[in-house]
Amino acid sequence: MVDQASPPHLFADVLARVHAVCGALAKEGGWPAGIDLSRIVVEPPRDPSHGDMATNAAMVLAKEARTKPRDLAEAIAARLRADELIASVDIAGPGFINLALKASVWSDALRTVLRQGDAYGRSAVGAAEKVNVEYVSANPTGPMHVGHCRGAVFGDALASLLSFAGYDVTREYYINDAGAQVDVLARSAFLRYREALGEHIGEMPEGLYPGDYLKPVGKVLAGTFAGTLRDQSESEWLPVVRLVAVNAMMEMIRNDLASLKISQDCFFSERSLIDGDIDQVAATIDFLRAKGDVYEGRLPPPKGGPVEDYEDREQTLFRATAYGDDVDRPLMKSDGSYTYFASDIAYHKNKFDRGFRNLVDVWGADHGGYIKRVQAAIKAVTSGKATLDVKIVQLVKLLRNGEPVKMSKRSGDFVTLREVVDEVGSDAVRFMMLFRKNDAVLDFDLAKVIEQSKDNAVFYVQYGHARGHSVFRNAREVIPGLPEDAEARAAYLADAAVERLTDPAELDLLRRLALYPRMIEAAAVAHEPHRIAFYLYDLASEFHALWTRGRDLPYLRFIINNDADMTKARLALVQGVVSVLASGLAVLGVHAPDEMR
RNA sequence: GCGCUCGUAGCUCAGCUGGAUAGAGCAUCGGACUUCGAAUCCGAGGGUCGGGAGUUCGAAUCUCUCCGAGCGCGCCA
Repeated sequence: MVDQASPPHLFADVLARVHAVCGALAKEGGWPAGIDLSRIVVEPPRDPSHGDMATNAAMVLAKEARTKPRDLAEAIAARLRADELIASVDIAGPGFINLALKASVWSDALRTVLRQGDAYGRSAVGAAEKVNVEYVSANPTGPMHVGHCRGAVFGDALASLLSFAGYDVTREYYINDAGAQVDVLARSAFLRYREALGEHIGEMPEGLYPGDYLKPVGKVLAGTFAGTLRDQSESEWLPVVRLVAVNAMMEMIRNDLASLKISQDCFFSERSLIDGDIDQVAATIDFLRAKGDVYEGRLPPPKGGPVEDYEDREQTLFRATAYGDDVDRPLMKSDGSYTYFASDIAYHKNKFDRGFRNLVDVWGADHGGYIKRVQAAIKAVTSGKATLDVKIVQLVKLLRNGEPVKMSKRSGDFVTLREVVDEVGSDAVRFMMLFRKNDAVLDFDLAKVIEQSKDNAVFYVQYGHARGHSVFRNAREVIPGLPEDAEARAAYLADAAVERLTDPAELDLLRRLALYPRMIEAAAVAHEPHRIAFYLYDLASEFHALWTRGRDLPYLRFIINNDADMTKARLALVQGVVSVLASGLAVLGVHAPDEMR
């Protein structure tokens, strides 16, 4: 993993060769200078009968080179035929160039998997650039509920993916500890404090947080302050109680996250923006005002129906419309405090000032309408030097055997994240949250995800990994020296006669393994960790298929009793599958078990 | 009314950022256990990619326009 931080992969290699050929042709053929090669792709053809790889080079370049695609394809093909990796070249359709690679390429690809071990699939596309991924950021007013699961898992997996792809990633949590809601929290905790001192408080008043989880906070307050807070005015005790309560809530949230194997690097307090040496929100507003992006003005009334206490007044506005938003946005509330948006601008500016140019925020679906204004603000505040990609995670519909799980609206009675994790386990939650595009709604069936059957994708993939290990266990009869340790085993198998793997099902698997680094890069660039989950599902599927073929065709079994060399070659393939499954599952944060028991 | 997201097989969803005859799983039907774990696999049927127009060698993918669903629309975060 040390000296192989950026192993080139097969597709990148072939693409480089195609680029070289086109570059040479450009020079000789007198194509326009600076012709754009970036649109050339090398990809696996949809139909395997078209060969191992296909490139669109001729079609993409034909216009600029002032040639017919087919003629250009001929010229490119002629040169590619001389390439050491390429067995044959065909031209098809409007100008596709189909490449069949030499068999040795696939054997080498498998050896690469085995030699690189954990590093296989790692990429340098990130070029060690700093990326800030902000996710969860749930209000510190109570335990996390199921609704938070998806964003949490998505953000965490995306961060791991980016890290695996060579970015320098910071996982961040924005603590909303400055708004009105944490004051409500503090008042609720204060009641629990009085209760802990022996007062009878009765039902929690409407508008406060009724959950039992604040009782321990009340006890802590009573233990620390005895009766002293009770005699103070609210303006005195509130900041004290708030701090204790928020810290207690964050402790709870951290524990909830830990149950999903999530830990973040940076917990950033909203309050610290205004409580520090300088008021960063004020500074940011001044900064924008100096640029002419902040002014005093009036807004038209909201369109979504009558707003209760709407009053037409002059207010401090950010000129969001100058940066692509629909209306200008207020920065100050009528009571003189900052709007959430104002803090948020300062917060994102703070990220920029900490050196981040690539920002990713993971938000829930209900925040979709907020994207434009934040992007506008970031444009203004960083002069367009930073980019923010907002990933919206859609709702999760919680089901049990197809029936919706009832969630009472009465607060304090929701389904917590912890309950779900305790019931089905972290692996099931994580995998299923990622087995879908982030912007599509997701059904999560508590009964189905712990089923041990192929209907359950988590199980299916994990079973693939376990099945590979089962093969290793049995193989020791034929190959007694097969090491137990994964790394040692991979090294041991790396010199197997893998060119003996020639069955179509085996070659499919080799091709799939060779695709892994390319998939990782594409998923990282697109910020789409779900691609890994689907890839792993496909890989497991092909592995299960090959396994079963050995039942009808004994010569295809992994373990051949009288042929240690072939057994070793097959085990090398199994090892390749097992390593890649383990690698992909690790990026997703899902355990790769050696057996399923 | 405006904005964002989505619409792909009966159901749940992929579709590698514009590529070739649009793919899986479930369900339905038909097959395979004397096995390295059948906790699995093989096969069949099933599609106007919501409708229409445009962009070009080429569109599920990009643009426009309708239809439908979800979310949001000063001083909540």
